[in-house]
Amino acid sequence: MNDFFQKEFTTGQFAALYGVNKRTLMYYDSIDLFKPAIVKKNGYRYYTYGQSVIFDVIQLLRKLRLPLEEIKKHLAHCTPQKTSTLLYNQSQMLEQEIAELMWLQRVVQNKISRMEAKLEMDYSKIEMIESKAQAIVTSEPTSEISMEQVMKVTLKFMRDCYHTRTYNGYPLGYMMDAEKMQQGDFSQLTNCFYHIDETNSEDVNWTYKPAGRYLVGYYRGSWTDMDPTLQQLTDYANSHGLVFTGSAYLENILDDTAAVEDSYYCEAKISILLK
Amino acid sequence: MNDFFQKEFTTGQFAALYGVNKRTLMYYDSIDLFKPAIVKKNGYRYYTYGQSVIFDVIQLLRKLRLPLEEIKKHLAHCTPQKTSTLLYNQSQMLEQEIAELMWLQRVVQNKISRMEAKLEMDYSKIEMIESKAQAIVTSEPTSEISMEQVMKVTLKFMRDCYHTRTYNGYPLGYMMDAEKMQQGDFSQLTNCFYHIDETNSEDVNWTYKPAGRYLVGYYRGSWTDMDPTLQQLTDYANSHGLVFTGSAYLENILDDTAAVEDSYYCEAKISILLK
DNA sequence: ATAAACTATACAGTAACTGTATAGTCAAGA
DNA sequence: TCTTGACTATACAGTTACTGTATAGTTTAT
Repeated sequence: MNDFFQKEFTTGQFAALYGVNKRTLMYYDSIDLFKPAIVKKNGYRYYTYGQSVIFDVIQLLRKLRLPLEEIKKHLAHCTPQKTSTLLYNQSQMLEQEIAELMWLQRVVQNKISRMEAKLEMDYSKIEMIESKAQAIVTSEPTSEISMEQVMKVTLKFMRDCYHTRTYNGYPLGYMMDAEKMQQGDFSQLTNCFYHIDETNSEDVNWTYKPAGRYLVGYYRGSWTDMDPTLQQLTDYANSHGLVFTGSAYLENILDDTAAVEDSYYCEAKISILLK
Repeated sequence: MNDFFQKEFTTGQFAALYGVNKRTLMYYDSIDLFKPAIVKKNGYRYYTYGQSVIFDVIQLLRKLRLPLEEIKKHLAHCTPQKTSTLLYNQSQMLEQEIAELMWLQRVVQNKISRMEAKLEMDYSKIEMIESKAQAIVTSEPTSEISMEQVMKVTLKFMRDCYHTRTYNGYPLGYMMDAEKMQQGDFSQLTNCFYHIDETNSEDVNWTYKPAGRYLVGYYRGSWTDMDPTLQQLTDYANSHGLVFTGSAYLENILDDTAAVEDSYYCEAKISILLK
């Protein structure tokens, strides 16, 4: 009457039924996770329909990233209570993983769109742009002269933004005291910053790069050699009667993922808030 | 001037800076993925700040599930164009994975809530319930007598629902011709079905278990031995002048994940639509 | 000078398979 | 009955991306 339930499948047949490799079935047999219903005297393994439920469970728990060893334990003595706890834990884990992947997705998407935007840029001209406020996060102040200190703050900031998922794929920038800059002092980096997406950063302390008129110029070359360009911008401002205020924003345009050959080379956009 | 950029870190220090195992750095060195800036004559490796950009890129691509071998190739000759393509591909992959994990999350959540609901059930009584319409997907018809055929259709249906992610974590059920049932013929399984969440199944051909009055009973025991219970329900109906119509729904209550010991044991809810 | 704390290398082990070589088995057709 | 092709089993090795460990050498602090 229930012969169909006991109908025998060879390893290859059962594997095909589930779209898995038959070596996997043999492996599961060898680690005592899932054994054939019968092994005949010629050594051939035979599986039955009746075992498909268990195999389904194994497949599901596997997808839930539960190690085979844990699955084995679970199958050995599973109560509804234990199952419930197990599922709950795995579901918590899933949530974490989904959150991380969605963040990664944001990061990648932003990198891609920035790389596309970069194609239509004119590096040579100095221009004046009316800009809307843009959301940014800023680091703690980079204390004065020591470049070592700047580097430390930078790394810490990057690590923090990475871990809190504040980082959204936009390149790093530095802020500079704009008034000092206009006096020819290009050493006053006040802090670093990242652009962020306002929408995905509720739980972070972010601020705005203020709306207003900006003097904007571009630079490419070794980032140790940017001063002449900053001088040009200052000269331009002085000869046109423009007054700097607040901060200058030096932001990388090149994405790190794309430009690794020479770690000194950079392409930067420099925007200085005007009074 | 840029000495800070060349500041040397030992393996341990650099590893600590990034929160990775220092053996990992050695491993990356050994496979020529990421080598120290200098190796001194005592064999000690030294890394610098200048290398951190590359290391960041490696970490990111790693998170994007890119194999180390691919990362190596990418670093060796990366152009903005190639990077763009690479990121695009990985982002496609991410999307797939996110979709899968979110589906899994739904499945698990539904399993959990069903298991909780199950705790408050009374198995002994036969009752009449006014039920709202419920979304279900149905299999192709299970052709007549052959149980083998039923099993085949069932497995195919389950696999399909799994692959199309129509499966939402609810247990499998079978539908039976209710009029035949009232005549004492319990062999007419017409097809199998799954409950589904209406909200997540736009692209699937689903129908409704119709709204209406249902006669509801429960069963527990070997699922090969359900006929007496079906008979009881029929008797109850006949003695109360109730008329079956449409389909009877035999649905598993036990979640497979929780009950694996005996693949014959089942707990089922039987609901039959009344005229 | 010595001990603690580091460094390097070589070797082995992990998880969850997957591939391959070899040998045995089975079902169908000539 | 023989043979052929398609299967099966086992043993062994290989995969990826590390990680652990034993041993030996080096640096740093006291």
